[in-house]
Amino acid sequence: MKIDRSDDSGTIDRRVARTRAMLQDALIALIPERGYAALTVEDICEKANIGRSTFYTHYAGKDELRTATLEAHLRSLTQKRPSSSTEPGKRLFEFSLPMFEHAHAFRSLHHALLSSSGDTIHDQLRDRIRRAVRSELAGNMPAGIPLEFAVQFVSGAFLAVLAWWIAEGASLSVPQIDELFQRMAAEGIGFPDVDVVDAKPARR
Amino acid sequence: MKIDRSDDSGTIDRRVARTRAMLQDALIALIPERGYAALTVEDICEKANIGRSTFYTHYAGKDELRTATLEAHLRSLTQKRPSSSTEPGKRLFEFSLPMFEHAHAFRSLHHALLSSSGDTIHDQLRDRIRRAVRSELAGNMPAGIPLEFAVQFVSGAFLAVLAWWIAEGASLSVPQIDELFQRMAAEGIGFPDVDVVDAKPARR
DNA sequence: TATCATATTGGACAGAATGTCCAGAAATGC
DNA sequence: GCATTTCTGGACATTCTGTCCAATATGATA
Repeated sequence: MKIDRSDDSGTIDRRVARTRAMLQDALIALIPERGYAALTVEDICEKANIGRSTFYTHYAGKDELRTATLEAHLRSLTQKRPSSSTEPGKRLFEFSLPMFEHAHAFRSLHHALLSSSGDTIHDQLRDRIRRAVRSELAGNMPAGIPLEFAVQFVSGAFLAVLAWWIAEGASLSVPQIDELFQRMAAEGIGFPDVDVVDAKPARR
Repeated sequence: MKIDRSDDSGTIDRRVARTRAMLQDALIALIPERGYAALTVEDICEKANIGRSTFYTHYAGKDELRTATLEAHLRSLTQKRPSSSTEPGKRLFEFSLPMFEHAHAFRSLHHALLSSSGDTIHDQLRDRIRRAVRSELAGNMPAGIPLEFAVQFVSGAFLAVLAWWIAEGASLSVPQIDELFQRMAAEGIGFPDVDVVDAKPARR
């Protein structure tokens, strides 16, 4: 899979293209080794064989390089959407399969990008939520759904909902938001007009 | 609601308690203003009226203070679990309501803790996922579920699942993980033995 | 209250990393 | 080939970190 690195329309000089590619590749190579946070601009430049002063003529800092690099990778996802083999109507979401595929293809990169270093605020919260979910789910899972999968699914959904609810000023009341969450976790989206494969009858 | 700040059993000296409380309060006060990442140890000490050298006799660094502060707040959640008013059997998860309540009570803190600064790797990914989910969900939502709620729920679940799947070495194949995700998003957990209020018949 | 133990303080210090600047060297586009 | 642009490496000021110390202040205890 080719990565489209065209940042602006007028980036033609081979030297710029080469420099940016070297830096982005160096970043990608370095992240799995030592984690993003631990990297310094000098580390990246050394790996890329680029002068440190050159770095700053292209990116304002480490974060901007990361943004550009990630953007270049994700661009390929957004572009190719031929909605290939799956017949419409059978699937709820179209985005997930290409995303899973991309993540699998660039496994080590995604691993490095997504792996929580464990020392974030989110990580700390996430851990607690996960424990709570796991203890409630353990023991009685529907057949065919791995426990840990469900734990991740539910805790991820919960945290996202919680963050959104708080950020939006908590316009919904506590019982309201809780009921919504409970309902969605139990029933899912459940589009009226979508035939969900044939998993429904399996639920006895 | 009182916050339990007892870190170890033998922390009795009022000076220690006072210093740590000042530092934790300063952190909490500062995070909403400028965001956690932008804070320096000196900022926190200045706000708390604590000497910077004193800081290091209590915490190894900014992150340790954050961990302790968050831990102190979350402790109150784990402790009180009288599983109060709700009859058992009607709800899937017991953890969510207390958590929503705590988040609402400490709204500004949670807002500061959860609000993504927007400059994280996760944030960048999250944004893209959200857009994809939103565009697929918009227009045909079941009655009673706000679109944005569903967007947050699904995208949060997806990202958590994706991160877990990659971190675990992708033992499930791409079609397997995708089918699991699709099924869970569509149907939810759907415990066989749980009476989900009365929302099911509402799905025509 | 007197005394001891412990905590806090401010300042100094070295080290790491950032971001800026410049003049010379090298490569590119035309 | 020549003008233009980019790369380079070194120097520089700045910020933040983490450690150390002697002087001082405060809580614990009898």
